Amino acid sequence: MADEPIGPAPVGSAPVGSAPLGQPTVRPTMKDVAAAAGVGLKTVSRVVNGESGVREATAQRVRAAVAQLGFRRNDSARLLRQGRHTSSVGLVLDDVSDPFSSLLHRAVEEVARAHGSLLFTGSSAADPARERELTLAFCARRVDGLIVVPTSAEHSYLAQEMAAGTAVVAVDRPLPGLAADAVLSDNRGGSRSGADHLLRQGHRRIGYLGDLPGIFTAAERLHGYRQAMADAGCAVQSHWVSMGGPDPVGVRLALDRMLAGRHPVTAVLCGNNRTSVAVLREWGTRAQRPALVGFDDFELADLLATPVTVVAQDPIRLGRTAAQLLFRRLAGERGRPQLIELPTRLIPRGSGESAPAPEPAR
Amino acid sequence: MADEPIGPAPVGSAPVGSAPLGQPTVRPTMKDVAAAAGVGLKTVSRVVNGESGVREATAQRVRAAVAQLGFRRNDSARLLRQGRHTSSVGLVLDDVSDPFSSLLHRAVEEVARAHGSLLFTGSSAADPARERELTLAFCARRVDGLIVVPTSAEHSYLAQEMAAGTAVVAVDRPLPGLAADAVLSDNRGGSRSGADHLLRQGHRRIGYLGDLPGIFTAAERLHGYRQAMADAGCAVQSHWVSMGGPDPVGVRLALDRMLAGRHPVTAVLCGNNRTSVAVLREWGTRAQRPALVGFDDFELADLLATPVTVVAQDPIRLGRTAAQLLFRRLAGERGRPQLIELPTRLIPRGSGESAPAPEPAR
DNA sequence: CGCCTCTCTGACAACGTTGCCAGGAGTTTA
DNA sequence: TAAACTCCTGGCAACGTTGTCAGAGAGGCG
Repeated sequence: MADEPIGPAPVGSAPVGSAPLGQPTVRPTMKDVAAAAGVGLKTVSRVVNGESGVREATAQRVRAAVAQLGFRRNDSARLLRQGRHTSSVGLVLDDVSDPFSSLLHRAVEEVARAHGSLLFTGSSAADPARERELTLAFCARRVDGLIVVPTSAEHSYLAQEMAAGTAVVAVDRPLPGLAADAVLSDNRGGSRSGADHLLRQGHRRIGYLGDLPGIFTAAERLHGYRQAMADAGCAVQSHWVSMGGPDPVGVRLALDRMLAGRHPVTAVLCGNNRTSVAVLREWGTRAQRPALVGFDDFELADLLATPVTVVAQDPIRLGRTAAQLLFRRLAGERGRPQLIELPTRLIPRGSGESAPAPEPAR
Repeated sequence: MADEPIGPAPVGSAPVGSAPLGQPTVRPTMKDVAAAAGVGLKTVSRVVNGESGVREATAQRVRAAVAQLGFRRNDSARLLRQGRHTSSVGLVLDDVSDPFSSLLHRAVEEVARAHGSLLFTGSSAADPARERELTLAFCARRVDGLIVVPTSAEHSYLAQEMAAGTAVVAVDRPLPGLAADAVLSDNRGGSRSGADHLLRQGHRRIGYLGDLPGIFTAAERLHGYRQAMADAGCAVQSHWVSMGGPDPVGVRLALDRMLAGRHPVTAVLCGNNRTSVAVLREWGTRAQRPALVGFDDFELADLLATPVTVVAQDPIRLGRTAAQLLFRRLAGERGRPQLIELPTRLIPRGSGESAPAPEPAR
């Protein structure tokens, strides 16, 4: 009782200079500001929030104290007190560093900003557990709404959040079984238009290199390819289709299979841009270079040795549309869940415009 | 009261049917859970937080009520109550959709995740006002720390936040005048090595296309270029240097100037990858194609018609290092602010390995 | 001078959670 | 049998803010 305690001085009434570097002094609260300005707590609140009904002289004193103490309103406390609205939304992406995701991210950010909302973003890394963890962390912070690029798993846990009043919009992939809005690309139609483009150049043996079939977009795009081939009367041989994702080794082996034998494919359609790039790298090592159309545009596709023909999605528009939809819901718009499908666009650049080589003489 | 409700059972005690879609029923609180489980509020808290000292049978009842009501702990309230630690950090980038930024973002995200922290991210769009707004929004949410890619403006407002205990780490650019850690690339050295590379190929008239000189990295890289040229005894003519940023029109005009006259440049060094790309696009429209070395790597640089030689930074490592530094500070590490400079790496790919064309006969 | 209105201000409760403490039931020890 | 101890449980205050309400003056009006 008589001895002075050893160790850091107590926070709060700490003697001056006790702030070594990093986490010293405690943040001043409105109470501190009130004391410094010689006014009541509520008056500080009023000034800080720009409410009317405070005499200018008083307000000045408060503002001076705010500036002097470096006061910043604690939004957690504010939001807790106010209840409902937290002016924040969450965004769950596959991977924030993926170009598709990051463009979508930026678009959502702009819309959120325009609505005065803070945006929380995270990467699920295509891992359902991680997606869930992120989503629930956002919900624990009481975001007003969520925009999710769903992984391939169950999403029943989202139902509870939705029931609790969190608006949810799915983007790029739907949330089957949940009454959530969804904004998707026209994956089937886009894939189909890519295949049609190759068919129009005279190709008949067209391979398809897609992503893992559990992924919604991969399945849809495969479907579009098959439809186009069927409508053109081209039977698809089983080794023409590979759904192994963009792994370079897998792509190499798949190309080996497609290009072997007496009826090698003369063109390939790629289900996503990473696969397109993997095929391009293979081009560098092979004599046989099938024509190529890729799904999903990518930067510099036009500056490559052979510029790449793509079926372009519009990630910015996807993100913007999803965010606008979310904010309309948050503004109170009721009604059945919407499904919005955005068009794709074929951009011919060269890699898909070559005719098939003539049949080799037997 | 007489009619049976249609649809899902009510959450909380809200009247059935008051939930059209979106923001209906209130979230249940621990109080609701306690009532449902027939226990005290504090017992719910204990169970939810996995504290010991609750009989298993009681805990089960609580867990059942939690599941049935869809309770999620309100982290805002929790953090408010607990004071200090919010287990969250903020990241302010130029633009989340920029490849450099988004890779850095992902790296920071991984470190934050490993430390159990939530990450808030936003784009300043290189606008000081917007950076400030974002930063203060993060501080209002009481992030434990901030990682900032600073814009070119004053940052005195950060001093107050730092004094209040928010740890700050600058990345990519320093925060002059603030006692904050910083993680930078070796911009001068990298730029210098790029220029040296061109000098070794025999180039003597080397142009420099940089970013706006107000940007720290742009100034540093220009300095590296000038040093290399000076050390090689090459006087830099004023029209060889253009600090207009990556705007395509500006790049075209700058190239016009550099390539005109009797002593056109035979090579250019680009201060960032967007400028490199702009130069590449110019290549497509010109007969004169100076050799090119770009600062900052970019995807597919190796697959272009002429693969591009670059001085590569490592955005992932920048982000990871900055985040690790931040979390060390949050863990209590004291000591003077550190300045960490990460090396760059020259990657020769072709565009910078051609010798200058012989002097044209007069 | 009394009454009313108007302006400005502050006290108080509450948001949902957790830390501290106390109390009751059951068991062991003196 | 009382005391001491353990185990489990709940009450209460407090985090920092805002909404509600009431009170203190000042000024106007009959």
